[in-house]
Amino acid sequence: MDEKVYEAEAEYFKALSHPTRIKIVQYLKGGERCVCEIVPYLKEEQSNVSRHLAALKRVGILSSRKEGVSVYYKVQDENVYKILDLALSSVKRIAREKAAILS
Amino acid sequence: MDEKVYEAEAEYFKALSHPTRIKIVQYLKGGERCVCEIVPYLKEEQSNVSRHLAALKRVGILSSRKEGVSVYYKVQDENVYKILDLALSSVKRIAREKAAILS
DNA sequence: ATACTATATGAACATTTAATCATAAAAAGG
DNA sequence: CCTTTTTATGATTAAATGTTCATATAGTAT
Repeated sequence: MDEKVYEAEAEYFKALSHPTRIKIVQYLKGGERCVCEIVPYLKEEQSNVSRHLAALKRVGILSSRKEGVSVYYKVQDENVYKILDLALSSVKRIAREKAAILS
Repeated sequence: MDEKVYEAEAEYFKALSHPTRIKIVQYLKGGERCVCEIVPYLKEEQSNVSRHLAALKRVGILSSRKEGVSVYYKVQDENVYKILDLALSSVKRIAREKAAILS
């Protein structure tokens, strides 16, 4: 496979490699949300949330639209939920096995 | 969901967020491999490859066993291939859509 | 014991990422 | 026009990451 493809795939995973960004994607499972709803939900700095949203949008996981002064974000890549689910099951299984070894 | 779980999931994605590490996982699709095979395959510094392998092992994606002076790595989390495949299809679709918009 | 091979790790450095504060830009309301 | 609200962005700083070189460690062979 092409080096460029590996790089793009790595960028995609990098966008998901922060707990706040995973939380954002999960929150948007409920559908499109205004930044003015996302910020209070996360209880983090507005500027920080704005940058996390930009990171997810940059790789195409999210998209946004402006309505007046508000900006609405939604999941553009529905595939991401399958990926999050699989990663979660991996993480849980790995943790379970690690616990089993220590017992 | 628990904050700890989001953090563990983020760590998992972080392990996949480097082209060399993705290449390693794909290479190990062929089964267990000695570091002495992985390094020449990647054509990167031995010490660097060693650190990438350690990063993948740390989160449980790979495991290793020692045989004499050699160390063999293999994929411990077979789930990772489903995740890589899904991410690849997302990345391709996103690229296709981006190209379509520009045309 | 010495020398050689395979792998991991410490130290150093450059780059990237995350967080915060302050401010800019755009829209809306008075 | 001035003010307020919402979101994005520049600047700064701290921390994490990736790379390289040199070296340590462990196993094997002579």
